[in-house]
Amino acid sequence: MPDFTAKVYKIVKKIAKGKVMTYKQVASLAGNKKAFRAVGNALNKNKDFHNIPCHRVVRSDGKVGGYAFGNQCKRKKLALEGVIITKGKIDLKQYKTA
DNA sequence: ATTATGACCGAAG
DNA sequence: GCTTCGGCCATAA
Repeated sequence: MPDFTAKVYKIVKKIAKGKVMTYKQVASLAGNKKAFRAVGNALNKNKDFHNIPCHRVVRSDGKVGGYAFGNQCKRKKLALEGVIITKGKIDLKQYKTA
């Protein structure tokens, strides 16, 4: 798989339970802070989704963002891990991984 | 090489 | 607050 995608997976795998990371952050850690779009693209068509907590990746605004299995499924998983979503948004100050 | 796509971001209306 | 637009990037065809 492409190098960039591999980096993205590696980073997303490191996100702790009950925590989230923005696409922007992941892109930055992957080497290109402007590739946040490519990050979402990679996670969308990724085949290792059962090996990666891709539901812990959210938008910079705090919105959940998208999900291959459905937006509601993503929120559900986050809720089960302790992430409370208010008005469809996440409190990044509290859950965002530094 | 060029075009089209997408789980985005930021600014503007 | 929400919608629209332009810009950005990696991937696939």
